[in-house]
Amino acid sequence: MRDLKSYIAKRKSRDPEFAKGYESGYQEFKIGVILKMAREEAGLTQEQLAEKLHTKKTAISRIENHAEDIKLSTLEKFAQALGKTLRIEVT
Amino acid sequence: MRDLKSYIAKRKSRDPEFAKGYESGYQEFKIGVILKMAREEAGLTQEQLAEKLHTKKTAISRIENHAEDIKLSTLEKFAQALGKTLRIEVT
DNA sequence: ATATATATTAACATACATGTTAACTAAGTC
DNA sequence: GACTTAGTTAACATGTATGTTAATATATAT
Repeated sequence: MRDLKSYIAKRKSRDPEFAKGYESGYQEFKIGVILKMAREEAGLTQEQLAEKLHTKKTAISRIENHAEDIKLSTLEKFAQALGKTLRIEVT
Repeated sequence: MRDLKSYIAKRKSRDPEFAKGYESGYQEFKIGVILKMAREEAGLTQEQLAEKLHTKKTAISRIENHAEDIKLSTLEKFAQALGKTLRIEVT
């Protein structure tokens, strides 16, 4: 998986629910995809990230795939554990 | 209250808890402040905003002042009701 | 093909964000 | 003074994100 678009295209084809949600523009889906990419970019497995966050790999998988929503604090911790910065703007 | 800095300065002086939280850099505090400013910028009372979000003014007040955390979806709805755009970046 | 590592999903428990009501303060109007 | 409007806070109810375990799937090797 190299970039967002190709991943989305690939996943849409085999996951009708994902395609539906994504196309309706729900933030939640995109966040999961973005976080998954960020993790892979950081070269971490779900289990390695889970350890840093003092949680389990299943929680990571859920966030990356199924989660309908996410808390800001979780997003922040997730980003920090990956050595990334979370930016929020209301413009 | 004209800008973020003056509001924070003012509030810090009479609210030790707020000052502590803000200076320790917790996102949650900033988000409340930002949302409050965004609402006032939009010229809405808490009650008016609450109606748009199908909730109560007390919920708005809590988010702007006390809330320890917030869901991404809530942030998104809040911003949209104010005619603003929510941007999230992980960089 | 069979191991091994990695990821996904379902189910249930727990923590906590949000919904809601009621009581209260502060400030402005009369 | 009483009256309204805006905002705050506490308390409890409810919904849902997250914690956690177990089972299953899917890679990736050897």
